[in-house]
Amino acid sequence: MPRPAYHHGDLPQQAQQQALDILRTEGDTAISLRAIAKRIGVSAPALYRHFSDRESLLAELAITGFQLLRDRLRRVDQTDPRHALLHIGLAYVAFAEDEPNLYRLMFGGRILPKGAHPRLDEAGLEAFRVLEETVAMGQGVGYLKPLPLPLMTATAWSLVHGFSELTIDGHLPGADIEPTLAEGVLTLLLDGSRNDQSQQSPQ
Amino acid sequence: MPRPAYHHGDLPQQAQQQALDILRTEGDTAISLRAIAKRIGVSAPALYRHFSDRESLLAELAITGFQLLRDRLRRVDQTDPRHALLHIGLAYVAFAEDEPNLYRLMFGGRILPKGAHPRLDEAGLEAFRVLEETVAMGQGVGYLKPLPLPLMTATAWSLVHGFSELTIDGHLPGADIEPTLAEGVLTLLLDGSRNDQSQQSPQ
DNA sequence: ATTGAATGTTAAAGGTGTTAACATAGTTAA
DNA sequence: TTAACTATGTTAACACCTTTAACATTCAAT
Repeated sequence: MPRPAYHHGDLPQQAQQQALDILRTEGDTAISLRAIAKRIGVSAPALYRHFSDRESLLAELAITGFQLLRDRLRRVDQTDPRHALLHIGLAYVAFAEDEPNLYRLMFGGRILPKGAHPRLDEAGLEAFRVLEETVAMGQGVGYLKPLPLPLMTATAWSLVHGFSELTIDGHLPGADIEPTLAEGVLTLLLDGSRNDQSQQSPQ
Repeated sequence: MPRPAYHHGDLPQQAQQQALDILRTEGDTAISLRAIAKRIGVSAPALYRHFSDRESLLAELAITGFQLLRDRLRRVDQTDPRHALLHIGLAYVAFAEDEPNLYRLMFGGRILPKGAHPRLDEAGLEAFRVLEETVAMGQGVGYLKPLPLPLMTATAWSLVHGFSELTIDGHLPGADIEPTLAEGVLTLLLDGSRNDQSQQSPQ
């Protein structure tokens, strides 16, 4: 079976890979169907056999991004609630810092509007659930205040998402100077969200 | 002085106004120099006499956005620290909800990279300072924990920014159902950040 | 009044997503 | 085996975009 000249094999996956590569190195605005096609050695309209349009291709990219994020959050050790909550936050921020362009694509909003790509929304939910379950666990063992779960998850998610975005966009100058800013921010919320015992920040 | 036919008067301001109008109604991707020029009744290259390129025009838009945000935050009553902190957060979120497309442009990151437009960075800083001063005031009167100011402001800003983005992008479904979610999220952080007295959320 | 700077104009280059029409490779069925 | 069908590639073309170049008009100042 010599190399097929006309039919290509797995153009969809190659296209995604090249798009991800462009995204990482040059940002999402540099992702053009022509550029992807040229890298693969194929004509641009060929991509339309596998993606209905450019936005759908970006949506696939964002989906794999959410899967990467979800896997990363799942790897956090869940034995101790405090450790789990802190490190799931740190893992979240670390992902955004490692993949800033991908993170922006996932949460950009303007490019991939919520509701337009059901599988993307589902992938986002799956990542969110890891965070939600960890918060629920923290409440279940009595470590966190017994406030409504949606309220606590919204707060936690807002904090890590906001910190991630502000950091990768360079709005928090302390992020470079002080490598523990993320930990400090997370600890501040965490200590304030504890049940029973009077507030205390260890150390 | 009858209406000048060739020279236009104040093309820069009209261009900004039309761009803002397009941004609000159709999103930033719909902002094209051609569309702006057509609305005004002028040729597209004419805009290059007043803006070095498309990105600079968007930067001007973002600058006025930061001024609007700053003014809104300044209007918050600063007599009581708790009231001030809560309502500056609510005002921040309300701005993002009222101007989602403008807010995304201001904080998009991908379109207007930090450092490329000094006046834009300065405008952003001015808005941030209002938040920072309020937090400092809260610490000054002993209402908030005496943690480092950069840490507390980073936390507060992360929370309001994250909540705003997640809300306007539709990731927090409770935002519609429960109009007090913003207040709950802010109160959770606020109560956890209080000094001395044991945590309590006032009914 | 003439010169020069501002501010408009049209023409054109080069990039983009996307569709249409056509060509070829692989698969299934007569 | 050959015919038909489907999948997947091709080139050509359209409409739109930003941006530059070359030219025209208006205004301000010597």
